[in-house]
Amino acid sequence: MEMKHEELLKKNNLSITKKRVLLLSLLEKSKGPITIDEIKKRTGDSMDTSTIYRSLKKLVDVGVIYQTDFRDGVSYFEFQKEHHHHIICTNCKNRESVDFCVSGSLKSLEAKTGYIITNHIFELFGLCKNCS
Amino acid sequence: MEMKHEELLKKNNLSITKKRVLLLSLLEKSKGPITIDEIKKRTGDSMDTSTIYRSLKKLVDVGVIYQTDFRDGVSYFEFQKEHHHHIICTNCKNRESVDFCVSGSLKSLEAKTGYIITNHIFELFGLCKNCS
DNA sequence: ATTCTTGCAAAACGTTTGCAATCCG
DNA sequence: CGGATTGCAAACGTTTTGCAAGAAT
Repeated sequence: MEMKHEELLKKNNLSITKKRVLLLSLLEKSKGPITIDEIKKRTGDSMDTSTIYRSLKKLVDVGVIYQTDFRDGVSYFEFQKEHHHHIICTNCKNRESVDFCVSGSLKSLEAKTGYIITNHIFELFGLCKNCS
Repeated sequence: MEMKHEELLKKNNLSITKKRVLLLSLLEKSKGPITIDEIKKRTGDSMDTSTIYRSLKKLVDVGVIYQTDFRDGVSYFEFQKEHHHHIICTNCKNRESVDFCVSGSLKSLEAKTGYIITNHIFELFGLCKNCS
């Protein structure tokens, strides 16, 4: 359990610290993308905001954590387990997971663009059943 | 020319004001997504920042303008002509258009999710030829 | 005439930074 | 030990807001 996260850090050349292990396990437990504020709360305020930002930045860079944006002015973070995206109701702000992804097209996009694609944002916006 | 933008506003139940017409034509002329600051400059500082924000919000809501986020702390706005997305180099911040889109899958996603999909964000991140 | 938009200034908010103390390897 | 990480507090920059004046329908 704990070991997994330490190995994850090691594998990505990141120092293993108690705070980072806490951060990772907290994110893995989370049912969906969460904000910095929520993360802070779930650590029982044992981590400083700036530490959370700094650690997350590194984790996002190596692809362990998925960072996204629901257009509400805050960043959301999510452990990369099974990769997926979201659909957000622009009216009631309800949010659901979507098991669709563009990953099948990434190889050909790499060929076309000459980029090595390491990450992507994909979020859908619309009106849910109740709001439409 | 001008007419087009006024009709666009009317069609979406937005008041037709000189500022909004200016904003739309400026965005249509732009070759890529631009920031609020850049927009302000291109109006010759004739529009207040808050007005730009407020107008863009409405235009984004009705889908006339595409708002996106390149992870650099600022919002980017783009006129919705030929719909497309971007690939951003996380190292040198270079940005290119990509003519790939998920739009072909949207209908089936609507069926699956029960949402009416009005908008989406899709951005690719990676390393460009020079940086990889 | 009434509603919606605008500019101004100030505030709010999320995020970043410098620095000294602390932890990791 | 030496380099990386952390907490604190302060700074930063973008975005939002209240309000009075002005424009749109």
